[in-house]
Amino acid sequence: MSTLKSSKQRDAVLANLQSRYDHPTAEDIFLAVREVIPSISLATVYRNLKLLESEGLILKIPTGDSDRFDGHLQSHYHLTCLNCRSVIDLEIDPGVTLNSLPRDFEGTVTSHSLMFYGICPDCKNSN
Amino acid sequence: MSTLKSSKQRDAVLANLQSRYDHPTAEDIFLAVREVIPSISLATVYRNLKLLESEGLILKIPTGDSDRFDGHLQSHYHLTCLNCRSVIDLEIDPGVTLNSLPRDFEGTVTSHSLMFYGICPDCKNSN
DNA sequence: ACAATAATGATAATGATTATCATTATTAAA
DNA sequence: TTTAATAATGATAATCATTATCATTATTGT
Repeated sequence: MSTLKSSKQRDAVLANLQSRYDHPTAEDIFLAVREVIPSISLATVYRNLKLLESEGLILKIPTGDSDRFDGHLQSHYHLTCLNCRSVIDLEIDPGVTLNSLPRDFEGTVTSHSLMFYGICPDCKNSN
Repeated sequence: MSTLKSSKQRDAVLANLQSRYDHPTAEDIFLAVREVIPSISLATVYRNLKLLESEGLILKIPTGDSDRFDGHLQSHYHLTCLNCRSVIDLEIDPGVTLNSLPRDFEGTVTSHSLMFYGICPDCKNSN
């Protein structure tokens, strides 16, 4: 198995992601990091985002169009604005129930989707 | 604006989606409907899935890879199996709280993601 | 310094989805 | 029931996000 080697490109991608609170696409990050490392390639950004995600250092947010990324592991809940397509953080009391999920905050919530990740019964039994 | 016209292809796509409880991709649906309408095109399946979703008759589930579709509007919660990549329904008591979300059922739940859809404060205020 | 190899930049390839366009099917009205 | 208008289709090209390839460069432990 391969051992990680450090690189300033990877560090810069992670630092950028941890410095911002929007939820940028790979392209967004590429444009931002290029200000610091003009030679960086888009492929390198994608590569490192994948790596950082598998290391558990960042979060990938699938959205139907381009994936978004989040450098902050604590706040798990997001709102996708159906108007401007931005993704923002949503602070929620973890004691809230599914049938009382936020309908009203500074904006408006019209729906939500909840996805669980794990092992399905079939896979669990065939081991 | 255009008025909807009926088509047997669209009916067949919807019927197929409502008859099954897995969460097929557009390709899966194409293969199934082709058994009934051999001449149907993959583009027609995509077209009608998009149309049916915008009509609110079906649900699109973004997953990071190919989108999945759901013909059943009631059951909102899903589990993505990290092993076989299948998406299955998960029945959850709506009175359950976020910090007591299912960790154990017939399978295993390791994490979850909750996405809200609506209008962000910025867009709401600029109207 | 050196050897081993991970990371890079450039770019080609892939895979999913959407757009185009000539043809066909559906609809409402004459 | 023809007809005119136009939505839907099938075939396929185009697009867009992401991944793979590959020759070169950078990092690491010795």
